[in-house]
Amino acid sequence: MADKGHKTELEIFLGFLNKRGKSLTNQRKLVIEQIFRVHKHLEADDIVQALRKKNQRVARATVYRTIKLLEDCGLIKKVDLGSDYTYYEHTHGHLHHEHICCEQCGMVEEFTDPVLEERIRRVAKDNNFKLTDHSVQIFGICQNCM
Amino acid sequence: MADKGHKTELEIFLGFLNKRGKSLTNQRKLVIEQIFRVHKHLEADDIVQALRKKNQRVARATVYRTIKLLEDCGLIKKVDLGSDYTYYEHTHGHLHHEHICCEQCGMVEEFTDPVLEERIRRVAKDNNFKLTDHSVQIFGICQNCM
DNA sequence: TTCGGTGCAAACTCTTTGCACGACG
DNA sequence: CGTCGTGCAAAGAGTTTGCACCGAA
Repeated sequence: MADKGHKTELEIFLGFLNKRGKSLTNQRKLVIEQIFRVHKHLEADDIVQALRKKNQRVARATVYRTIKLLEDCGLIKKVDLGSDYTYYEHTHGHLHHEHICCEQCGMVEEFTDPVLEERIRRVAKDNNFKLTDHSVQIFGICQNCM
Repeated sequence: MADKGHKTELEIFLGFLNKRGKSLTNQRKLVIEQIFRVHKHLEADDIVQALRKKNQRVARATVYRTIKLLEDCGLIKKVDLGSDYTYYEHTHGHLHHEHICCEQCGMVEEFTDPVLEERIRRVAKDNNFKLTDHSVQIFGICQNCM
């Protein structure tokens, strides 16, 4: 019980699937493993490609279906970084964070900032909103590119 | 000259087109008028539909092409509000602002917050980024929906 | 046997592009 | 004329769905 909140992604996913009367198939396992192996913002097709490279063929459709399940159980989240693709990032085990993106090289860093968060809570309150989520993107040119 | 900076969108667009050796056709005029008539986040297809209702038929492709021009000259900007569509909003004559969205009814309000802006400048600096742009989205439940 | 799950291909949605025609200097 | 712009339809890109087969309880 001391381990509450320390479940692995796989365990969480398994619990979620069980609750829905679904099972952790090999394909789903491959997809989730691939997603959580790489700590990076990823696009649906990246997963298909990465798995294909290892000769672990999972149908495109299955990847999409699994992604949807992972979204449903809150393990991953869509992020928009101005690009034209739909990116995902893992949420489990990671504090809420924002993104700072280099418009030149495309590099994305994550950061957290308590002051920013507090201010956002404040704005929500001032607007009579019950805050559920927020996101901040900063765009600029990184040190390397300057 | 006292009017510098008070040009209408149409004038700005016209200037932009001239600079590129392009002209303000009737279709382009219809599209830009439609876009700036409604102060609301809009999607490409909304424009096609709205014009069609007034029997002002402009081909879908032309709308897309005009939108691209308007983006190029900075009159409109893509915004991502978590939806699956590509929305645009006008930037001319509007201060930079952020969005606070109700996840229940989809209502979107705009706000500005100097403290937030200042903090973002600070974060960029701390990360050695030359700041070029930023965006903040707050999601929650609005007063009406509660 | 019964379902859920998978793979494949077709369908769908939004957007872009190729092409021929039309407008305008 | 020569070019730019338009409309149309086809092509693309990413994602979803219908359907037949497969596989575990």
